[in-house]
Amino acid sequence: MMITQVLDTRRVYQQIADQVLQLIQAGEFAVNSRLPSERDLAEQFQVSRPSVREALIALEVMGLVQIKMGSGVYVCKPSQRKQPAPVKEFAPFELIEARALIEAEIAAQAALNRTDIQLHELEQRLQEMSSQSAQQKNPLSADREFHALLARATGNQVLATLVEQLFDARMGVLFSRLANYFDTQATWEQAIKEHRAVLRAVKAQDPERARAAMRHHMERARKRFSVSWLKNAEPQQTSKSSLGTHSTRKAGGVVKP
Amino acid sequence: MMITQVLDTRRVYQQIADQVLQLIQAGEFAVNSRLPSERDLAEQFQVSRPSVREALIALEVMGLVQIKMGSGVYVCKPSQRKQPAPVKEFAPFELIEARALIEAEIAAQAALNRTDIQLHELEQRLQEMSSQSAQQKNPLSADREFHALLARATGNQVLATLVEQLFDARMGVLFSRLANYFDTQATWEQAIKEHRAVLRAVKAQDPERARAAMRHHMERARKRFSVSWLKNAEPQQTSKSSLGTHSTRKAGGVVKP
DNA sequence: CTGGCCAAATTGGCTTGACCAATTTAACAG
DNA sequence: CTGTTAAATTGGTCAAGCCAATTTGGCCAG
Repeated sequence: MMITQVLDTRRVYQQIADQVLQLIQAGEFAVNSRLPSERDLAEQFQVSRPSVREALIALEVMGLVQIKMGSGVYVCKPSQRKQPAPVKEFAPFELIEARALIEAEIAAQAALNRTDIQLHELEQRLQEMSSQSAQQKNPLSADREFHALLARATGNQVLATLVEQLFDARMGVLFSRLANYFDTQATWEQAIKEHRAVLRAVKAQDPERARAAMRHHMERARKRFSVSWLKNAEPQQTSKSSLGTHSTRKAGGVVKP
Repeated sequence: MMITQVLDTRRVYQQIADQVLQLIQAGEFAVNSRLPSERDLAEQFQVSRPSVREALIALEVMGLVQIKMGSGVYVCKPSQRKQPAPVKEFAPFELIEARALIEAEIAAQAALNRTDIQLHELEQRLQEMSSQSAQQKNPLSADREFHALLARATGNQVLATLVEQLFDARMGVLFSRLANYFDTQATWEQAIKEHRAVLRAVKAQDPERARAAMRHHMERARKRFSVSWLKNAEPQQTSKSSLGTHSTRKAGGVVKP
């Protein structure tokens, strides 16, 4: 290493990653720009290419850069920096309950702060969900967008990020099998109705009603999930509390072909 | 690769990381256990050691494993799995406002769900903050623990994680200069008083009061931050709205020696 | 037999050099 | 000027080796 010449016992890849990170944050490497090739970086930092690669992979895992094979390494837009690695395993019910608590407040705030444009975007997403459902397609993506847009309508980017993060959060091995817990058209139609109720309240700029509608939506979502849970797994105590459902982790192999 | 024999265009390190991840989640690699040496893994997966290293570094960045030089690679306890790299830069005011929104609800839930033991732990943290403040030490760590414990008292691990994450979130280059915005003993004493009010409400199991107390605390925190903001940076419009303060990003170099 | 010390084996950290595959660029023919 | 093709660039992977930190095990002294 050259810059941090002495007194840095950290591993090389961390030092490199840090320096590149700083260069990015300092604007030396603009967003969407391609940073120097691995070989160049290796020479600049006076380290081997594998070390540079390790650093770049670390940055990629952090979501700061995107590596395109044969092309180069590109700096990601801060907005599209994916939440780094969905490592943490959350219990499905806790996840839904956390979303209920947070998104209810978000709905209320969004009702107060939304712009007409944002309202229109929300309506579009709902439309999209509806048409996709009609075509037997899974509207999950539009659903995600709806919630994300709503959070964005609060005007607070942090909340928007959190909502996306919670939506994307893997719920552990368990959930992977239940990925289509929503899959029937009927349940989706129901979910869309609930969304519409939220949207009406947001449109009317009625925070109380928006909060209630979102709470209701989440509560229903929890129940829908609960049903498919029981359908897919062996019999199990139904969680009743509205919070603190510590959920049965380590439910064992819920493999059922 | 052996397991995923065909049709996997992803890079090797990702495949390896995935498989190791699954083995961890499946319990094949117990927590705190040492997983096979890089050389062994390389042979098992029929890949080169650098590839294994890249995978392990990815897992390390994700906070799943801890690599100890000369010793081995160890699986982290889920609880101590660090939130993967707080890369995202948030605007300070948005961060506080998001916390206000979320933690107010958490306080309310905690008031309902707390156990006596948790109450006791909360009191201990407050005590700790108080004594540290008296010794002119920065009680920031105890402060963090208080909020984390409160979130944990809801019984929902997801909320606990979110609170910690928000507390630890970097607020961008800006915040680094204001890191001690709380530093004076006087402001800390005030903050501790606010905490005490929250704790009283939680002790009384009064959700409404707990919510109000937390909201009040956050509002005050925002103001304290605002003050030090104005002190440290050039004059700037004070944000007044209770949400949607889009904050002045890219405030330029706030460098003032 | 116990305890501590030292050397060998183990394990991660890093380098060099090379080759392959995807992509981009530039030259070239039409 | 355009479309094709070949060369240069860039990331992806592998191989073998050496160093440094750690652990292990055996040896010697008490």
